[in-house]
Amino acid sequence: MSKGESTKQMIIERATPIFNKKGIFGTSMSDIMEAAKLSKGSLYVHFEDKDSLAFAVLEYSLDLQNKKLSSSMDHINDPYQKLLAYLDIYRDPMNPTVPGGCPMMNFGMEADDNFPLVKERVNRAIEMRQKFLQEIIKDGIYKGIFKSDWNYREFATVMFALVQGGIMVCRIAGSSAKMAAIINQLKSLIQAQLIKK
Amino acid sequence: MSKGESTKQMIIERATPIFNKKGIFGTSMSDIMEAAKLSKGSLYVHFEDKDSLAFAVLEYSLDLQNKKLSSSMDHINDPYQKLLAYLDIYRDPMNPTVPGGCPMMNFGMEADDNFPLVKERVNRAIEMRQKFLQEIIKDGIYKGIFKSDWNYREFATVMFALVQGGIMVCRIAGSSAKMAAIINQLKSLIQAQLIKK
DNA sequence: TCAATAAATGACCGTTCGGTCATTTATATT
DNA sequence: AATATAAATGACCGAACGGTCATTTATTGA
Repeated sequence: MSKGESTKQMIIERATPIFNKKGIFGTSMSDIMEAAKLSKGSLYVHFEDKDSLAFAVLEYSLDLQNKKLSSSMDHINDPYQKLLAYLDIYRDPMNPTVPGGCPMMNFGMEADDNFPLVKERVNRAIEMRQKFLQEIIKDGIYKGIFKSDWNYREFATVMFALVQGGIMVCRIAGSSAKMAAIINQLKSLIQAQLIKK
Repeated sequence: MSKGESTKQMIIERATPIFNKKGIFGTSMSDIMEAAKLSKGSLYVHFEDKDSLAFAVLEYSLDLQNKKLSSSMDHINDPYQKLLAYLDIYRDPMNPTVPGGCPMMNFGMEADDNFPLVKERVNRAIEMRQKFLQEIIKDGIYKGIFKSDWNYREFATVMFALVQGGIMVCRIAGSSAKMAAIINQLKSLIQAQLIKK
């Protein structure tokens, strides 16, 4: 990795918690200068403008989440255990994988009416996440673990949305307490689709 | 209502869609000047600063939602029907009660790390909403409509969070389609607690 | 009706914003 | 080691920001 590439990466890493906490509007290039200990001109060597830096931060944040998912789930074969592992990742929204909270939530809500490209990227990530859950369930049905009439498409949407809603409630409450209720509920919904042996 | 009071109210009403769409950081006083057709000095006759205008908009937005809930639900006595009426309100997140989307979501996520007073206000609103749902279910249990062992506290949290998550997914997708799956799921969870006659 | 009060104005303030660029410094290639 | 290229600097730009205030205009209650 050349000097330029590693500097660019460093900027993205230092900028990530700032953009996730303060949002795109709320983050200034001066904030990034300070965090990266770099002059303003230097930032513009690596990024065309603030928006493209924000977009790079979004990509990096989504990547962080995906890597976390991989490292927690890839080694699990059983689809049921895999779903439980997914839930476990979201047990404590006050200590999120990406500093500042869930990037889909943070970027998504601000982008909604303001940054169409960011919105589209977040939408793609959300769709992929639901597909990811669907595939796990489909595999479980194929393996005879889950009931074959499970509406897994609907459930994947519900599972994703409920976790996101839980993150919101917890972050605003300043406590992860209520996530337990949400995970409990999802667990029993999943268990209800298990084929008893 | 005096001239001053009605002007203040007018400013709040015109500012509401702007703040809900662009956020607090993203909204400028010039945006409000334009929308309210008022000079900058005039805005500061009615509001100390931008933050207090934002807070007034938040209060007004929450009020709009509560009035919508009242008008849709107050006339219903049956707790089961009442819960269904609640869900019905959120059927179409692309056409929300408050222009720009759900204020709890919009203000809450931005306020999270930036505006502690706003965050606290949103948190209070969220708690109240969950209490509101709890009371309906408690009433249903008392009336012998719902099973007495229903963990209604947990369910109120789940119901609220799932609706919010659904709003997020739909808004970012630019379509209300997926809300149907979420409402379906919630409906069947509620129905599962009905005492058969 | 008229005086006291409140509301509205718009020019103005200092600051910060995103962004540029000529110049200097460091890195990479031969 | 010399040179070409890339990275880093910081002063600088115009614009927009939130906010102020002396002055003018409109409202209100006696």
